[in-house]
Amino acid sequence: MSNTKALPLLEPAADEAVAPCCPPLTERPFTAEEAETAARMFKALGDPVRLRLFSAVASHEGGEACVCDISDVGVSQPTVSHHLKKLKEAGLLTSERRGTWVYYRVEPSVLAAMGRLLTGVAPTV
Amino acid sequence: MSNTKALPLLEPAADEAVAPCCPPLTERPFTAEEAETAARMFKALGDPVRLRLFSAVASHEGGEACVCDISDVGVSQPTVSHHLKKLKEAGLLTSERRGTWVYYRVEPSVLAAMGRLLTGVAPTV
DNA sequence: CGTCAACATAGACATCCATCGAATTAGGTG
DNA sequence: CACCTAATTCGATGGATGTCTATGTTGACG
Repeated sequence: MSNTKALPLLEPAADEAVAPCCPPLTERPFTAEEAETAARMFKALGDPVRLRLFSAVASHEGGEACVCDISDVGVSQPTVSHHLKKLKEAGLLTSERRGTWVYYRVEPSVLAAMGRLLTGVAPTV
Repeated sequence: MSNTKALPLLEPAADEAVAPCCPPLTERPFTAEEAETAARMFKALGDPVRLRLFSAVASHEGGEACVCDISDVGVSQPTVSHHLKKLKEAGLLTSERRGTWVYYRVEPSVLAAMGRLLTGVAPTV
């Protein structure tokens, strides 16, 4: 049972594998607070470069990738670093330094939580 | 005027209920074009006010709501109109005028497509 | 026709943000 | 220590964006 350690977007719930910040979009109108929280995640994925970086990490062998593995997205290297930071701040990625390289990894519960928020259905992972 | 101006983010596929723009995020790194398309949708949901409006429409009785039903989100009426236009341009909402009122409705396949993009699983609606 | 209500558009403005080059930190190696 | 590579941080900048007020449009009604 891996758990979050970045932003408290997801509260640790013992009885549920997916503990989203918010109810499904279709259940009831979001409150201002819920919208603020969820919009932060959507916003993080709302940039093409960030989406490519996120997809590159998510699809990389072993579930993680160092920056050098995914830097080929057509922008300068500082810009890549900037976007990875944003994704991390949004709680979508975690990072860990191992020697020379920094490895990024997808925060596992987030994808399921966002999926449930959109569809109202908990995906069978 | 610009009534039927929905973006062709989703191509009509006869044999599948869900016709996403892109493969699941975890399948392989997104191409620049895929990222551009998908990011447009995430970006539309990346604003708190838009997310509240979208949730209000999605959760409203009958699956649709007129602007007057959902305008209580703390911003001026023109701003609400502006955000609804953005959501429409992103292909997330459709609108129809009936008499005095304009009704907005969630484009049904979009939620499932985005959910599948995130989780890699087609939700059982 | 005149008026009101619902909604959209136009223009202005302040803030945010993606991007870059330059400088900086950190780790490895000779 | 000197040097190289990986990655982050800094400072600047041009463009995008959210918000407002004012105005326009559209339909209903007397």
